[in-house]
Amino acid sequence: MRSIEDAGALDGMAAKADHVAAFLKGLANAHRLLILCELARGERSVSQLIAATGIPQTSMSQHLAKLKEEKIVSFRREHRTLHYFIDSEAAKDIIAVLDHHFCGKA
Amino acid sequence: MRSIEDAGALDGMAAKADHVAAFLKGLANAHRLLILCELARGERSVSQLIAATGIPQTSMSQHLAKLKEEKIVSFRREHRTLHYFIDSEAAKDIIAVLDHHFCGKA
DNA sequence: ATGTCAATTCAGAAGCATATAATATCATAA
DNA sequence: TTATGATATTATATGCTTCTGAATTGACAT
Repeated sequence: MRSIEDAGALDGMAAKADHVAAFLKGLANAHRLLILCELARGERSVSQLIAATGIPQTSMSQHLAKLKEEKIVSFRREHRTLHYFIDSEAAKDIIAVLDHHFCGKA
Repeated sequence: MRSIEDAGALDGMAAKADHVAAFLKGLANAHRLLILCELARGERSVSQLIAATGIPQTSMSQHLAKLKEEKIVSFRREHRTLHYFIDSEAAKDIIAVLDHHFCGKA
């Protein structure tokens, strides 16, 4: 696939379209939205996320890996347990917009 | 600005995760972001979009089809020419957020 | 009717994303 | 040191996305 940069002299978002698209792809999955939905309420361990969403453990790990890769979430370790949290202002803002438009909030 | 905790429980989003994910997938592509970037400045014909972005004609049609499918854009016909425009407040808001966070706009 | 312009649709190939199962790691407790 | 609990990694199969090229439609002018 040809890179977007080959398109020529485009400004602003255009020059960063690949990066922004990758970020959006991090959010564009129903399971990951559920995870972020839960994390929007506060920090959660992986086990808590599994309990809250019903997503299988292996799958959860992979989704969290993708979210980490896109710098959407981070975690801190406490003993054997990893506590994840949303670590992207952009993601928080997007979630707020989605909430507003699709979940009937004011 | 409203914090993510203030945004609420996001309970509604869980039930709509598939739909919201499909909407986000409509945006989550570098070429489609370029198209929307251009449309954010106003209505454009397909030819104008091709000229502005360098995306090949067949590919452009397919991307526009996907954006229509997700109700992100609509068009009006004028003679042989189709004029596209962004027809989703949610998409406009998302683009504004992306612009703010990734393109250094206010 | 025929040609032409503007755009879409179709069909195939290549690459990407996701789920599942099995295995591995890492920290701690016994 | 061995066992256990919490999570991550690897492998693989299946389906989805996107690109390209060829063919098609639809609107207009001649």
